[in-house]
Formats: sequence, C-alpha cells, structure tokens
Amino acid sequence: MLKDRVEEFKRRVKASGLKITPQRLAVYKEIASRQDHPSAEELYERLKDKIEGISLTTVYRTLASLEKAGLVQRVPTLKDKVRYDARVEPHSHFVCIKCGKIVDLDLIPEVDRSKIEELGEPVSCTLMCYGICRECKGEET
Amino acid sequence: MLKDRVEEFKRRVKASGLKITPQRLAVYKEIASRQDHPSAEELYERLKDKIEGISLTTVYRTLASLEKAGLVQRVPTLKDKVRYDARVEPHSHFVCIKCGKIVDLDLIPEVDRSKIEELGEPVSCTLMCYGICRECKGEET
DNA sequence: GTGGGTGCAAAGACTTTGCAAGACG
DNA sequence: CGTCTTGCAAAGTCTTTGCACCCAC
Repeated sequence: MLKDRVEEFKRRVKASGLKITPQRLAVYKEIASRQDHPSAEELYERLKDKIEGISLTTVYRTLASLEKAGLVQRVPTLKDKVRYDARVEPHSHFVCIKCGKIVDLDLIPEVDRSKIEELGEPVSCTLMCYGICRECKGEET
Repeated sequence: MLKDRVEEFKRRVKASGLKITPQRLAVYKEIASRQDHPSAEELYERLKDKIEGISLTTVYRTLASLEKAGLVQRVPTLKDKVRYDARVEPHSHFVCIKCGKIVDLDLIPEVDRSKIEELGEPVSCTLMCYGICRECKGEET
C-alpha cells in the first residue's frame, strides 16, 4: 500500500534530520509506485511535467539522501547508469538481457552461510538472474 | 592454470575472427591472473609500464571485444565503474561495503526455478553478497 | 532569522568514437 | 597486402559540485 509507504517515508525522512519537501515526496512516490527501478534521468523525465519546479540535480540529490536514510536502494547493474529500488527488504531481480528491463523477483536464495563467512561478515545478499523476459521471448518468433 | 587459460584465450580470440595482439594478450593475462575484478583504468595503470605501447582506449576496446567473445564478464556493481572478471563460469561475488573489494564466492545459489520462469527464461544467475570483509572487520577494533 | 534545500551552470568521472597510422595473418 | 587494431584527441554520458537564492521551522 503506497499510502503506508509514504507515511513510513515521512517518518524516516524526519528521523534522518531531513526536511520533507514536495520534490522529495514526489521522487519517493514515483519510485515507490513503479516496478521498473528507474534511473535518476527516468524519474526526472516523468516528474518534470507533474511537479512545477524540479531539476535533475534535485533528483540526484534526493536519491542520495533517501539512500542514506535507508528508503531506497541501488540495484546492481552491469551498465553505468545507477538504478533505484524503493523495496529495501531482501529480494532479488530478474534482468532481461535483450531489453534491459529489471523486475523484482520474490525470492531469497538459500546459501551456505559458512562459505560466505570465510570471506567476511555478510549483511545482505541478492540474486541477480539474467535471461529473456516473456515479452522479448514472444517477439522472437 | 594461467597457461591453459591463455591457450583457451588464443583459440577463442581466433574463433571470433579477432587478431591476437600483444595488447589483447596482456590485458587478458592481467585480468586472468588477478582476483580483484579490475576496472579498465586499473588494468591500464598496471599495464602501461609493462607493455611498451598500450592506451586506455585500447584497454576499453579490448574488454569490449573479449566480452563479446565470451572470455570475460562484467561484474554487477552499485557504482558507475564497470569491473571485469575472467571467470566466466557461474559463480558469485562477495562485495565489501567498506573498502569496495569484490572477491569471488564459489557458490551457486539454489533457487526455485519456477519463480524465475514466471518472469522469463533464465540464462544465468549470480549471487551478490554484501558485507564486511575480514580485513575491514579486523580494523574495526 | 538560520540552516537546510533548490536550480542553474560548470566541472568531473568514466567511456566511446573519428581518423590516420601501424600491425597481424 | 588487405583488414583489423591502435593511439590520440575530441566528444559523449552520467553524476557531482559551487554558488546564490529561497523556504520551512
């Protein structure tokens, strides 16, 4: 429920000593209502007509603040554009190697913790699954 | 064994219709002998004194060629610098959230394939594990 | 009021591209 | 020898920073 997430957002923004501004609220709502893990540029393109005054710079700065506050996460990618996710609890991602789409995968991989602990103390794990999405598969006829 | 990998390298480079040049050989040897998944810049820094003529441009182009030939892979990251791995068979990575180091994790996660197949046809999966490496943990005293 | 937030423009980091000269097979 | 590759410099992306103005508390 988006409403609950917005309340949570307000609480955590305040808790981080940050102010709640229309721009921050708009960025968060946009990212939280989308499933496609947008980049800063994509968020800006979508918001510039809705929100009277918002700049790409502000979107970048907002994402940095929200990341620090633990409200959004970066999604690991192979390319050079940073993409964000408003789901911060553990989950995984499916990446289409044809169209580049990234979708959530509700799956927490089972791993042998001892293997990881040889290297260090794990904090979080995520599975990145690469493949061809249903839409691209359909076009392959 | 690095020697075997170099032979494999030569075979696959030729098979891809590419030429074997000292620059390509040097880049591949360097990346294959390291465990730290270097970026183009890091490879260049290391090679520029060893190899008479090598430019950063060539390193970038070589990595692109080798990636197409299936000899190196990009490692998913949260930052904007692309990092490469000469291990192309399935494996995972441990990323230190303090020092940024990325090390191989010999672990193939067990997943429920049906969950993935709802989204598309999987090709490869890799686990990204974030945490604090032993060295950084030691410094935390 | 005051400290944080914003927008603009400029700078910065990383990567790619055009072109002429050179090397591999 | 012809074609692929290289190096240099310039251009291109994506992201961050400096600075003056503005806003909420």
